[in-house]
Amino acid sequence: MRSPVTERIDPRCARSQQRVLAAAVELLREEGLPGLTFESVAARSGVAKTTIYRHFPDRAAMHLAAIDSVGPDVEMSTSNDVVVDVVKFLGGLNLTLHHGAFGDVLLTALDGAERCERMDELARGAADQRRSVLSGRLKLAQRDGRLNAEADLDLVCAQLVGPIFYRRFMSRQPTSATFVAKLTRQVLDPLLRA
Amino acid sequence: MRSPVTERIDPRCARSQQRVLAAAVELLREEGLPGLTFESVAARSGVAKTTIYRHFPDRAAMHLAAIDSVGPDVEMSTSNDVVVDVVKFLGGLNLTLHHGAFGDVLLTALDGAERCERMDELARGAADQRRSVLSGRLKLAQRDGRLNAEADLDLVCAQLVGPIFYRRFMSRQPTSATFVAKLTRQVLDPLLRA
DNA sequence: CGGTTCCGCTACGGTCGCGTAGCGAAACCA
DNA sequence: TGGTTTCGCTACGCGACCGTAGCGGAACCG
Repeated sequence: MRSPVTERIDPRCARSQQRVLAAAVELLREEGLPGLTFESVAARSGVAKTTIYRHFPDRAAMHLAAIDSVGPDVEMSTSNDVVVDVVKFLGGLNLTLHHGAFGDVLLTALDGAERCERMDELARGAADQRRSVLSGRLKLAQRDGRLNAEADLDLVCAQLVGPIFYRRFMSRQPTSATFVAKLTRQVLDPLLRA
Repeated sequence: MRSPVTERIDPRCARSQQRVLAAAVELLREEGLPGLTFESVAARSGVAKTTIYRHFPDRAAMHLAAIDSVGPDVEMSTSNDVVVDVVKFLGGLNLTLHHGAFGDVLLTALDGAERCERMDELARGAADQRRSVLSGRLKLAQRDGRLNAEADLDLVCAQLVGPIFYRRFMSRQPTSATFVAKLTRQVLDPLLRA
């Protein structure tokens, strides 16, 4: 029985888990969800199948953990200028979606969320968190009197973040830093004061 | 050899194809891409496996055809009021994404597009078409002098369509007709003249 | 209406992926 | 350091899925 206090972790366990998740992410990038099988992950990671079964009850759990392992942490700066902060925030999001594993496997997660309760929670949670960070910065600007206090922040967030996702996944267009900047000003300018 | 002129189609062929595509869509909705196999489609549709192989060389082709079969036709009205037309357009898109098969299987297509050339073309084409319809209506408004002629239509389209997709697939929030209307006015108002 | 073509079905062998049993070894505990 | 726990591996049976061969019959052609 694992001690609930010291929370000690068997080093073998951690090592295997890392290898498994890394392999799972690779496979998801290369072949999508159908390519994520216990067999393929075992072969790719060098970890035995039974070990993987000990860690993950089924493929959904493995998928979930793999997605969770590449979830980027969202950061928000708080300078004097809201616009600058938002541009930086959206620019970071844009880069994250276009380079690196997260953007490559996100659709497998969202598709999974259509049919899997747990994956749905994960997706919702991640989106909520990102939106609340952005929303928090906008609220701050409202308190400073810089942003119109009547602005519907839920709408504004969707206006800012939506197009970035849209261009990456739906229209599949490249999105430059210039676009991000123009978008931000287009959305925020009508709401700015002073 | 099928006559290239009369383009006659064997009724058996058409019937089977319809059944197969319907079953494929059902399976995609229920189980996602991993659930779309020749075996499962054959069982569900009642059409023999070999027949399916005659129509589709591999699963990707079958997937592609299934997606294509539920692609909605985009319509745009041209009343005197751009805003009304755009609200109607976005409202229709919103309904399409939230009810019916298209919204349920779109993510499997977009995920497939990440790894499949043909699916990528299909996805891009569909998005381009939708955007060009919307863009066309906005251009008309520009010619009428109702919309600012310097507006970047590519940006405006992303601002209008992006949030709808974002809320359906990323943040997974319900989206009301009120939201659509507010969004449209928020985006277009600063660009309107007279 | 007789000949030809193409469609659709049954049947089959081969491969892949699933999930488990049983054993050696590493990590913890006193 | 000796005993216990838990991890990780090899090996295996089972079912699902793949892809094809061969035949009967429906749809076209003259």
